[in-house]
Order: sequence, then C-alpha cells, then structure tokens
Amino acid sequence: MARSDTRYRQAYNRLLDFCGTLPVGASVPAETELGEIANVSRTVIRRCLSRLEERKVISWDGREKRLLRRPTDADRVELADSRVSTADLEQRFLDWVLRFDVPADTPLSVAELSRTFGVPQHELKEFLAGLSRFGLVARRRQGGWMLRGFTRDFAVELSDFRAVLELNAVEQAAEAPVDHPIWPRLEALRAEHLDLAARIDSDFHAFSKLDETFHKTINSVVRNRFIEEFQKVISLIFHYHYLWDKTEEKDRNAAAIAEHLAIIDALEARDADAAREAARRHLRTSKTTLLSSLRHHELG
Amino acid sequence: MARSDTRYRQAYNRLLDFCGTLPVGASVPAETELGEIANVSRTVIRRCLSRLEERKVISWDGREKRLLRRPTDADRVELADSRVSTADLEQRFLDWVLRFDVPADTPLSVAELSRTFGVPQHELKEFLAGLSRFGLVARRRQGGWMLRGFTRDFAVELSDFRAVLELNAVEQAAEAPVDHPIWPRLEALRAEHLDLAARIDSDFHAFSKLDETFHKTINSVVRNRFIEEFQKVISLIFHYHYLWDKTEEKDRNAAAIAEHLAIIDALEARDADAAREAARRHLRTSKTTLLSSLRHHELG
DNA sequence: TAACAGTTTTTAATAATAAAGCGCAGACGG
DNA sequence: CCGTCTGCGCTTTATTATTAAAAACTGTTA
Repeated sequence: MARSDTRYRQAYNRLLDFCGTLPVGASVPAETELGEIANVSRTVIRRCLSRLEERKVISWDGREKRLLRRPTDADRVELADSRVSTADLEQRFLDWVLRFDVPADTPLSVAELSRTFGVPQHELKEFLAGLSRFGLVARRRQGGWMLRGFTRDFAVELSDFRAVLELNAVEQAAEAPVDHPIWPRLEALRAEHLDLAARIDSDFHAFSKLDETFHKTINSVVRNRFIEEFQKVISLIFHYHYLWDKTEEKDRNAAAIAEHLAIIDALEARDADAAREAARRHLRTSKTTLLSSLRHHELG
Repeated sequence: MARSDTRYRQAYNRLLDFCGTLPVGASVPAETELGEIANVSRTVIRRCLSRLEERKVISWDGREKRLLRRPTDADRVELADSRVSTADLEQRFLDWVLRFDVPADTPLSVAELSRTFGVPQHELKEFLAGLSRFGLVARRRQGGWMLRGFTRDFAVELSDFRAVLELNAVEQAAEAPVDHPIWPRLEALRAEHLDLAARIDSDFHAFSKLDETFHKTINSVVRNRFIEEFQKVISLIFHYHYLWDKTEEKDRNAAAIAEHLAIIDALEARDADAAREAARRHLRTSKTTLLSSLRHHELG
C-alpha cells in the first residue's frame, strides 16, 4: 500500500549507465548533480546511492564517493511493468462509449472501468470529473457516476455549440492576413476535395478523415485554449457518428464535399458574409446528419 | 481506513423517528420498505435493525419484527461531524485565487488546500481535474498541480471566448418570440439601469451586481449545457476584476450603463445588426477593463 | 408464486503508508 | 570564512488496504 518505486528504479539504472562512463576509482559527483543527471530529487538519488554502496559498486563516506568497480548488467533492477498508456484515456473512453453504443443513463462503475482500461481507479475518477464539465457524465446522488450519454438533447446542444465556435472561426479565417499558414493549407485541401470528388463512387469512405482535417484546419486560426479543449471532444464525436450512419453515405459525402468547396471558395475570395453563409449551411447539414444517425441507432 | 458510516447513522435515527410513529407492539414493515423510507439499501437497514434489536427496541425473528418499546432520545446515535459544504467548492476556490491574488504558476498543494477548505483530498483532486479542462490549473510532470493562473494570455482568451458566446446570445435574443420571458426582464433591467444612472454619483458601486444580472439575462436565452458551464466561471472572474479596478470606477460604470442601454434598445427594436454591434462595443470595453485591471495588479 | 430474509459479491470512500520532495543547520574543503 | 554539500527530519503525493454501502443472488415461507 504505497506508491510504486518506478521512479527510483529508473533513476538507479540511469545512474548505473552514468557510472559506466566513469573510470574505476573516479569520484562520483555530488547528490545535487546526480539529481540533475537522472532528473529526480535528491531523496531518490540517496536511495540509489545506498543501494550502490550496498552492492559495492561505490564507496560512500560523507561527500567522498568513489567508483569501486565497473557496473554490470546483473546490477540493474527490473522496472516492473509498462503501465498501459494513460495519456489517451480520453480517446479510449469516448471510443468505448461510442463504439459499444453505451446507452444514456448507464451507471458507470469505476472499478469495472478501471479493469477494462487498465488504469488505476483514482485516475479514472479524475478523468470522469473532468468529463463531467462537458456534461457527458455526472455524479449520482448515492455515489458513483453515470453516463448522461448521447441523448438527442446532448447532440442538439453539441451541434449548436459547435456551430457557434466554427462560425467564429470562419469569420476570423476570412480576415486572416495573406501570409497566414491557413491559405496554403486551404489550397491543398481544395485539391484533395476535388480529387476525392472525382473518385467518390469508389472511395467515399475516405471522406470522414478529410472532413476532420478540414474542420481542424478552419479552427486552427483561432488560438484559444477553451475552444481547443472542446474541439477535441467535438471532432471525435462527429467523426464517429459520421462513420456510423451508412444511409446514403455516398450522396451525403458528395454533398458535403461541395459544401466544403463552397466555404473554401468564399474564404479565398475573402468574402466573409458568403463564407459565413456557406459554413452555416454546412453546419446545418452536419447537425441533421448527426441527429439522423442517432435516430437510426435508437431504432436499430 | 474505511468510508464513514454517516449513512448508517442517519438511517438509524430516521428509523427511530419512524418507530416513534408506530404503536408499541406493532409489527415493523419489511426491510425493503424500510429501505425506501430511509432511502438507503437493505444492507444498511439490516445493520440498523441489528442495533435496534440489540438495544431491545424491537424483537426480530426472521420476518417477524415487533416494536417492543417507544424509542427515546438516548437511543439516538451521534452523527459525528457536519462536513463543511462541499457544494460551492468552486466558488470558494476561485474566490481564494482571485482574492489573494495567487500568482500564476504557483504550485498547489492538495494537502494544504484540503486543510484550508476543509474538504477531503480526493474531492479536491477531482475538482482540480475538472478545472484543468478550463486551463486554469494543470498537472505538473512530477506529480501535483499548479495554478496556470490568471495571466494576460488567459484573460485575453477568456474575453474572446466570452465575446463569441455572448454575441451568439445577443443574436438569439433578437430573434426571441414576443412571449419569451426575456422581454419583461429586459424592460425591468432598463428601469434599473436608468434608476442607477440617475444616482450614479453616490451609488456607482452597485453597478457590479447589475452588470452580472444583465449578462446573465442575455445569456439565459441560450439553453446549452456547455455554454452554461462556462458562463459560471466567466461571470465570476469578470465580476471580481470589475470590483478591483478602482481607477475611474464611476466613469467606467456610467459608460457601461449607457452601453447596456444601447443593447437593450437595439434588442427591443428587434434590430439584430444594431444589437450585435452594440454588444461588440460593450464587450470590447469589458476586455479593456479586464486587462487594465490586470496591469494595475501587476504593478501594485 | 410473490414477497421476503439470508447470503454473497461488487463497488466506492477513506485512512494508512511508502515514496518522493523540500529545506535548514551544520560540516567540510578550499 | 565563505560557499558548497550532506544529513536529517518534516511535508506532500500517489497508491493500496480496508471497510461501509449497494447490488445481486438464493432459498424460504405465507
């Protein structure tokens, strides 16, 4: 019942490596300096030094530390496990919710999630607490969490919010200076769209990815931590639902390509009003698609 | 090292109360039913029943439970502590940050915060995890948290974001139907603004509260969980900084009243463009005020 | 056979604790 | 005698062990 000593183990091995670079008999640097080498606090260093002394790799008497022998592979310590990536927990969690179509108002068990994701409970709790800011999960009165889920209301509000953010982005893009990096990127996107449009009959599946890139590009002109935070969630959710709704996918995608091109045209003409209008039209379509995808899911 | 048994204690006392309403000798209802009365699970009820039997308040044999005597005050159990409100932790935390002007990039000690706020550590962690979504705090690489704080960048981005949300709200307000509750509220606000304007020389301090009400009203036309979540933080922050910047407070407030009235005028005339423009102007002023308040703070 | 009590399994909240971090006082070397 | 380094002890954090509470099962009786 205590935190893991991975930090110590890693530091220890790193110190062994360092000692390997020193000649036998050389004096070992001060604790502070070693701390900087291994990027840990002095406390950890001291523990490592204790062990090094114990194993007779170094002598240690006050500030007199000397390398006694060349360290071998046998001196190294195991660094137990490679704890599964905790970084993309968000990605994996949303993926799970969307892929398995977890219904709204499902009680979430921290213990169970902890097992399926291979992440300690307390980390999950923190993560869920974060998500609750987006209204995707909520605390239950008697403890525990529940997925507020992917209801129609949620989808509508998410779409509306997305529209607000993205119309703002389009407005800003229209006023971006000529040397802004968005212009070459838009030009490249236009080419990709035209390319895909030409072979839409066979490759219409490729659109989903292109769509994501397009919206990411548009939004990239807005440098705002709040908006960026949301964008991650928004794009993921739209992305998935796009993938699902298989009804008339080809036609939908062809239409969306046309709408994207209209936005690009208006932007490159620096016509803010037209761009706004085009974006508004496209977002309206997106919203409809998202809602219809939900409806099919409910029925299915 | 276990969770507290407050739930059990409360349930026990509530059952005592319930028994008080029964005549001596009456049969006590089933566990499930008792569970509904006290709003706890059967497990807790059984624990309570055990104690009731032990103290000879009831007899208990299988499903045969009878009230032996009228419960007295001596039978009740203490419910240890009144854990300080955990509900408005957000309010209190932001209050603390802003009031004591905690500088950016301050390391936050969960242990210390836990003490000053009288809240268990794990709750604080969850809370901080939630705040990190707003970019106000961040995890440090080597564990712990830090306040990313109230930098100039943060203020700029917050203002911009607020502007995006609020311009959208104004747009929607301009198109609200005649029977929408916003109209009488706006009319009332107009009166309050005029009233305050008349006695601005003495009462200019009262504006801060009026400002908050005004913006809250405008935003109330947008029903969107994401936006609402943000609004709480935004309004709190602006509110505080308004209170601080004492330079030319009277003039500033008088000007703001005029700007508010312009927005109300345009809205009531259902002139969306004019309303947008008026709002844009006001938001620009607000941003300037927020930034100058920061500047003074840095210097002072 | 349906409602109930007894039992077992799971889950979540909290305390305990090892690991890591921090800072000061004094020692040591130059 | 001054600056650097270490020894030491206190703080803080991350993680686990433990228990309260909830939920799920199972058998029994009215």
